[in-house]
Amino acid sequence: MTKHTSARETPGPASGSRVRILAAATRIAQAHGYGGLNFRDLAEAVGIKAASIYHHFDSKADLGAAVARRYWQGTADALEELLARSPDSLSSLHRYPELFRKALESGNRICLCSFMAAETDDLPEVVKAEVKAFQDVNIAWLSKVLSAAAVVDPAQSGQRARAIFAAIAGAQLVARSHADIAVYDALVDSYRNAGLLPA
Amino acid sequence: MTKHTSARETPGPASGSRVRILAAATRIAQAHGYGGLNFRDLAEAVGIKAASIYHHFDSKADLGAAVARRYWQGTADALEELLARSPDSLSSLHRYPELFRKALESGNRICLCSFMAAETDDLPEVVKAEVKAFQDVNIAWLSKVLSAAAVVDPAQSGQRARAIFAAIAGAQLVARSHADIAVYDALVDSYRNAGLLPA
DNA sequence: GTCTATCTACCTAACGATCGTTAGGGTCGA
DNA sequence: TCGACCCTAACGATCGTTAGGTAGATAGAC
Repeated sequence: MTKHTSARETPGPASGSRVRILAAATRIAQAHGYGGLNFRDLAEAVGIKAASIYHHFDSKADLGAAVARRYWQGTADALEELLARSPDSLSSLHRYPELFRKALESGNRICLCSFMAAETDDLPEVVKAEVKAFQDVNIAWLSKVLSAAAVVDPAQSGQRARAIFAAIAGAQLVARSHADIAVYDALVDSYRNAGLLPA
Repeated sequence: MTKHTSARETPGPASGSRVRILAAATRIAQAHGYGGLNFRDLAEAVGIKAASIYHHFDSKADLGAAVARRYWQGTADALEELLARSPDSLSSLHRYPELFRKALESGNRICLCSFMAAETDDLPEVVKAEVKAFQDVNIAWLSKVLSAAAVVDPAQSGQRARAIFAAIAGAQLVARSHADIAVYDALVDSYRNAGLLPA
């Protein structure tokens, strides 16, 4: 059994086209942001024409929200799987940075929602809500795992979770600007040496 | 004596208009990025017409580079001043997060170069160079201060400097998406509690 | 079995808005 | 008179979006 498909919440056909559009849009938005995502380039990446996207999504805002929703749902699944596959909480926490490393591995991209967080002012409300959901998923997971691993006092696990999330996002950003994944690894190491992440 | 004006490196008139354009462009780019910065909105903010900007800058790339250059020079000046005004290295390090807090105070903006770092793929080469200079300025200052304050082993001060810089950038990003400056303060506190920043 | 109606998934073509940019002209102080 | 400074007007490109049409699969009626 591989990753289960999350229930769709938006109307529309369940064809593979929709998923292919979402996947391509995700990759583009991870490199160019919501503002840098345009229908013509996206359509070309999928192998269709720009107007055809409207058969699957009502508008760019609708597409953006669907992309961000699929993104945090995929992350939620990956976090669950990480927890299930790890021998204990501490080792799953240790592997948390790997999830964000993947974006950098894939063409020096960053987390979709980090980019979108920067674009907050220009984001439709529906998209902003999904970006927030992504943060909530990450912080809730980190908070739970930090408590379980007894890394910090349970009363402070929420704050520490936020700090780890923010620091990882920043590391990704800096590493991207250097186009060097080694910078990311070094930053994660530094976080461990400094005590932000358990060694 | 207030802040000295850094020597300009680009040709053009030395009028106040140029500075006013740069200041307005900085504010816009801190909220909407390089891609979200456009000549018509910028001109309106300054009180002139879009075409008039070309009397001061050759192109958008030239403008963007000038904006980023002015930004890191201003930061370099502020860091120098911070060091001069502080009783010791440790207290100037303690006040470092205040510099990045200012952007959030000013209309929930973020560091210009954090936004631009996300936009790396769509940035002209001249702009990218100035963004890198901003990082270098910050990391060099932090590294120097960390060594002087004996917070970390001098051999590791560069790495720790990078980690602090990245973490602060991430905190700013997360705080902005919440449109809540208290989130930033809480994150900085967490960094101190965790040991990333000296308590 | 075949005709017909419907639906999915895509297309071409174009709309109005907005983008960076340019040409060319006016105004005013040195 | 000349250059600094700003203007109007427009260029071609690109943006999200819409109208309207076509090929193929499907399903129900006869």
